[in-house]
Parts: sequence; structure tokens; C-alpha cells
Amino acid sequence: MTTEAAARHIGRPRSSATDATILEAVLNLMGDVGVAGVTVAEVARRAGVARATVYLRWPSRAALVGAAAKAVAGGKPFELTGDLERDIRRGAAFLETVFGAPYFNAILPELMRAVLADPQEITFDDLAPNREGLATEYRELAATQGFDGSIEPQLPFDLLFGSALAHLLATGTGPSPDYSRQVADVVIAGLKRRGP
Amino acid sequence: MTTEAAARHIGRPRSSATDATILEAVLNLMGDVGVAGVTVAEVARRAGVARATVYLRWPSRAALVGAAAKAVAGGKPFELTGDLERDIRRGAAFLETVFGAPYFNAILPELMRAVLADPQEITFDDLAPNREGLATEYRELAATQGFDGSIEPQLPFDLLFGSALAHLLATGTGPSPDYSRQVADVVIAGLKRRGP
Amino acid sequence: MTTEAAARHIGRPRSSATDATILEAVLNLMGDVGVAGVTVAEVARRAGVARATVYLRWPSRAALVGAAAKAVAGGKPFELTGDLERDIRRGAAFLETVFGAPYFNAILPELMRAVLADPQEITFDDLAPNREGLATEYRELAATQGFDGSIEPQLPFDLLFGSALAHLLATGTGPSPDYSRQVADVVIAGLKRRGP
Amino acid sequence: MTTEAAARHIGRPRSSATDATILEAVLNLMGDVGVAGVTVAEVARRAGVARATVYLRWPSRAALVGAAAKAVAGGKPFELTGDLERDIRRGAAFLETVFGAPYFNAILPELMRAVLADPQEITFDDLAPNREGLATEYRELAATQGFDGSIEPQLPFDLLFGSALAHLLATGTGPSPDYSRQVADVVIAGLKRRGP
DNA sequence: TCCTAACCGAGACGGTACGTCCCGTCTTTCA
DNA sequence: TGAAAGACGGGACGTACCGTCTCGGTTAGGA
Repeated sequence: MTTEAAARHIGRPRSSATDATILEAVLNLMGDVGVAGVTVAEVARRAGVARATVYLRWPSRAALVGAAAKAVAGGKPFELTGDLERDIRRGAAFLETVFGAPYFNAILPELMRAVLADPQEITFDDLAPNREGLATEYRELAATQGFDGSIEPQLPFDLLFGSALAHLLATGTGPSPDYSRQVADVVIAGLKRRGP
Repeated sequence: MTTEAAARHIGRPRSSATDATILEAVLNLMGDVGVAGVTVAEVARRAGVARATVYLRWPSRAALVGAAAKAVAGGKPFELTGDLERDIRRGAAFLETVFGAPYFNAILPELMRAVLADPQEITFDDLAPNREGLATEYRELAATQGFDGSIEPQLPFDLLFGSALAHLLATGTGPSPDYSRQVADVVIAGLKRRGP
Repeated sequence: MTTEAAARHIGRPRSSATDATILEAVLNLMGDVGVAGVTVAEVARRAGVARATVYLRWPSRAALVGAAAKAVAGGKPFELTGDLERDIRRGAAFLETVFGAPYFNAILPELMRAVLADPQEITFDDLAPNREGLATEYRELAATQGFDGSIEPQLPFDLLFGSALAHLLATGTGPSPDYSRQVADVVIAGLKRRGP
Repeated sequence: MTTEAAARHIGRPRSSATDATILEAVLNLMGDVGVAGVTVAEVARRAGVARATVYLRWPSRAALVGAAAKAVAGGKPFELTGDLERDIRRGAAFLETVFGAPYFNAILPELMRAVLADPQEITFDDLAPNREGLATEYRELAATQGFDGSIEPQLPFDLLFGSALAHLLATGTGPSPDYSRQVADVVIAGLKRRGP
């Protein structure tokens, strides 16, 4: 949990490196044996660290796994340009990348669990900040760019994200470029206000 | 677990009622304490059954939880009528029901884990048999009913299912009727062949 | 277990051969895996019999094992001739045979347990009827055959039996002929009235 | 179990008090419910210790029970003085004490099992170190102290030990002082070299 | 010869203990 | 002081047996 903003100093680089080493070990292990197979002892072993050292940084196995999942999935929104059609296409392409990442389908159930947990451990916006970003853009720009303004503004993102997820569940792999393009086509066509 | 085509048994036959009692206990427990809180001992206690009896039917806690999840989520496809537009609308409404079911968001991560597990414990088609049903229908009827036949035939279902899932993740509850209707509208509009 | 005075039965009588088959299986198994390793299921398997069949004859595992132990160890006293010296030598030789029997050291701890159990399951006299036989003889004949009549009459047997037992415990095998002879010599010499 | 020569440990050292507490709990329990009634869970409960802590020290229930039995029965040889007749009398008196100890007849079958087990869990010399001690003494001193040097040197101890054991088995209690004295008398008389 | 109680194989079932594994905390030694 | 090592309390897991119980089917008398 050492903030990366501590990097400024030459004083104590070791501690923050350990964080990363541990999280990486978690991800490796998750890929090898699944979330359920991740044990603190094995994580420590792979990171070359004592079990106690892990507990100095995260209070529990769940927090550790959550942090690893968040590290791999969060914080990388695609850029919004102000052109809705373009942004929807970029979004589809971006999700294609995310869903195709290594570890991703090992981590996904853990992310779901954390998002749906009671109390919630991660918000969906932590994972997919652009849901709100795209919604805001849609709310503001739909009318002026020929889109149907009466539509729930989060819906475009949900269609993109959800179809990628459904594809992953059904086939075991993320969406193909072709599939992503078709999704974007259908979503855009479906949202465009029909002719005069 | 007890096959209804109960082939000539020797020995005392399994009580088929017990299967259901146990699964029900799992679901109750899942609702009370979450998937992680489910223990075989407590399941057995609630079902009024010995722990060993549970293990006669399912080889591990994971299999038991998976079976319970499957029992609550699977096997209930919506009926396909042959009218694509109608079936898409029915699908959206059906998913609204499924995603709004009690236990559902406690069970969902478990289902995802089982589907994405290696080896796969449940197939997505076990859970959502209509993905293929609707795909087949779309493949055969799209052209004659004014839909774009060049589209990946599973895509309509993925858009419906995925948006509901995204909505659940983002808001914590299943899609509202209004949201479902809008999804169906957009998907249908997006798939219809444009032009003169 | 089947009383041969088979009280007026109606229905199919128990096969008395089965009793023996089962006990033999117990002894075999005891030899192979020790008393602790004897399970009713394995006994039944080796006897080619259903587990329930075993329980029709003996009420518990303990009773079964006890019966097997008793069957192998009991009921074979050596003959008393009325000549004390001769009988002591015969006793030593007899014990040499008993302690050298196959199974014997697998069964011995079980016999001890049964004898020392509270409540007692077998009496020592069941196992070694000659302890009292020889004591009676000693009590009656010691004086007239030159033995010390003030000695506890069970002591001769205890010395014979006990030394054989100690030898078994220390070396893992029953007493050798030579050892037995020496024991008899020492006991006889020790008991003989000294002096003119 | 904790070696007193505690080689430079890293990590938290085992509490040596815990060893004793656990063994004491085993002995108490053995006295209350017999060897068969000893469960690791109940031992741990009585010792105020986690079940896993017991398994850190002994690999199985059998080993634990064996260790407790050994602790109560072994390691307390009587002192040898170099005077054979005196040592035989002391030995008889010592065995009288040992066989009269509380728990002893609950523990005895367990000891026999451990000694006769394959592989052997305890050697007889662990329990009765003076068998060899007295044998050595006899071998060296018999001739000079008027004893028969052609006798198997372990035989004196076997006669003492064995008769006490036989007495316990037959009567349920250890040898009385009178019985012990008679045993010593007979053994000594039996071993003495007869006159010219 | 047929009836019928008992036998017998097979295996489900309620229990209980085992030995293993892991968690999160703690106590020690070493650098 | 922090990290390594590992003991410890706690608790769930999956396995193995026990002794009981139901099944289906067989078998040896007595009527």
C-alpha cells in the first residue's frame, strides 16, 4: 500500500519495490491456480518475502487479492474526444484489449465478487471510469451529434462492456476485432436518431 | 444428482428429496452469509443431513456451490417464438427477471468463476441456453425479417445479457423495466437493415 | 457365535461356515495391518461377505476383534500330569509354542486390552486356564514332591508365562527352546526346598 | 519433544511447557475414558491448545498416545549397585512400584502395541532400560558372586518383569510386596550355583 | 410345493475423528 | 527497526470408519 508518490526519494526504494513484487506474485499465482488457489504462504514464497511482510502491507488475503485485481484492471480509461461515434468505437476497441489481457479471466470473478460484495470493496467506476465519462458526454452531446437524447446515458457503455463480457463468458476469450467492430456498429446505429 | 431414469439399483437408493434439501440449504446460506461463508458443515446442519451425505453427492465444496448456483440460474430459458423482434424484447424482459432474482448477485461471481475455471465447471450455455437458441433463430430468420444478416448471430443475445450484467455491476441491482425496454429498442434498431 | 444347539429356527439358518471365514479374515488382516488397521469393511471384503452379515453375528468391531483374538489364543491348555517338575517343563514348552504362533504378537496387545479393560472383556483364565490348574496342583502336591509349600501357588505359572512375554517384548519373537529350558530349570531350582 | 539443547533457532521457539501440558492431558484423558476414548480434539481442549499445535509435535494420534505412555512408564531405571542379589531384590521392589502406578493398566496395552508394532514405535529398552543393565551386570559378576554363569543373562530381569506382568493380567493389580519378595527369593535361589 | 422368515450383497445415511491446510496473530533471532 | 522464520489459536476441508437402515433378491426349512 506504499504510495508510488514516495518514489521521489532515494532514501527507501526497497519497500515500494516489495509491494510490486508481492502483487506480481499474486497475479502469477492467480494465473497458475486460480483465485481460490492463492494462499498468502505461496505468495510470500514466490515473492521471496516473509508471510508477515505481506500482512504488514495488506490486512488480509482478501485485501491482497483485491489490490492485485485492481492493479491489473483499473486506472486505464480510454481517452474521450468529444466525438460520440468515435468514442464508442474507441471504447469497443479498448475493451477488446482489456478483455484480452493475460490473467484477465482468472481475475474477473474476483473483481465481480469485490464489486458485488456487501459491503462493496471496489466500485464499478474504479474499474471502468469511462462508464460515467461516456455517460456525461452522451448526456451533453447526444442531441447535437444526431443521437437519441431520450436514452439512458450509461446505456452505450453498458452495451459495449456487457457484450464483451458475455463474449468472454461464452467463448473463454475476449472479443475479436471483428466482433468489437460489429458491436460498435450496432450500438451506434441503434442510438442514432432515425431520419426526419 | 439422482438420475430420474433410476437404472436398476442394488443397495439402498439415494433419497432424491435430499438432493433438493441440500441445494436449498446452500442457497439460503449463500443469501445469509455470502458464497465465502458457505461451509459444508453448516449446509449439512441446515439440511438436517450428515456431512458425509453431502460428499456422497458432490465431491467438494466448490462443486456443491456450483451446483446450487446452476440450479438457481440455469434451466429456465425463455420461449422463442420465431418473431425476432418479439423474441429480443422477451429476452430483455426475461433477463430483467433473472437479474432481479433473490441471491442473484451473491451467486453471480460464483457462476463466473465456474464458467471461467480451468477446467470449465459449467458452460455458459448451461446458464443461458438461449444464447445459442437466439443465435440459430437469427441466423435463419434475420434476412426475411429485415435484420442485417451479416452480423455475428450471437451478438443480439450478448448485447441484451451484457448490458443487464453491466447494469447490475454498476448499480448493484438488476435492470429496471425501463432500462430493459430501451436496451431492446436500441438493439433492434441497431440490427435492422437500413436504407430504402 | 451361532449356537450349535440351534433353537427351533424358522426361516433360513445362518451358515456356520461363514462365522469361521470371517474370523479367519480378521486374523489375516490383523497380521497384515495390525489391530488398529482392521476395519469391518475390509474384513467383509476378504471374507467375501457383506458388512451387514458381520454385524448380524457380532455387535461391534470390538466384539469381532475380541472374538478373533479369543479364538486364536484360548482353549488350548497343556495337559497336567501330576508330576510338578514335569508339568513346569511342559508348561514352558507349551508357552514357547503359543508365543511363537503366527499372528501372536499382532493379537497380544488386543488381548491385554481386553483383559485389562474396564469392564473386563476376557479374563486371564480364559486365555491361560492352566494358571489356576497349575496353582491347584502346586498347592496340593508341592510338599510331597519336594517343593516349597509356602510359595504363592500361582507364582510358578507367572514366572513361566511372564518370562516368555518379556522375551517377546524385548526381542520381538517368542522364547527359543533353549531359553524355555533355562527358564524351567531356574524356576524348578528356585522352588525346590533346600537343605538336607 | 523440544530438544533441550535448543540449537540456534530462528523463528518463534516452541513452548516447552506446552509439551508437558499436552502429555498430561493425554494421561488424564486416558485415565478417564481409556486409550480408545482419547481424541486429539479433546486432548487439545483439556490442554488449552489448538489441535494443530498438537500435530506440530506428534505426527498422529498414535504417536501422541505412545509418547504419553512412554513418558509415564519409561526413563526411570532403578539404580544398580554391583551386588547381584541386592539388585534383583531392588528390581522386584521397583517393578512393584511401576506396576502399581495410576494409569498403568490403562497404558500397558498401548505400550505393548507400540513395542510390538511394525515398525516398532518404542523399544522395550526405552521402557525398561535395566533389562540390559542387569544383563550386563549378570554377565560380568555372576561367576564371582556364586550365580550360574551359563544362564542367559537377560533371564533374571525377564522373570521379575514377566511375573509382575502376569500378576497384573491375572488379578488386575500390580504385585503385592509379599509376592514381589517371593519372586525375588525364587529367582535368586534358582540362579545360585548349587553346592559342590 | 409353496410360504415365509431369515439370510445376504449392496450401498445410503447420521455420526464422529482424523490429519491437512490455511488464516491472521504472535514471538523470537538476525542484520 | 524491520524482515525472516515459524509457533500458535482457530476453523474448514475432504477422507475414512462405525453402526444402522433400507433396498432387492435368494434360500432353507415347515406347512
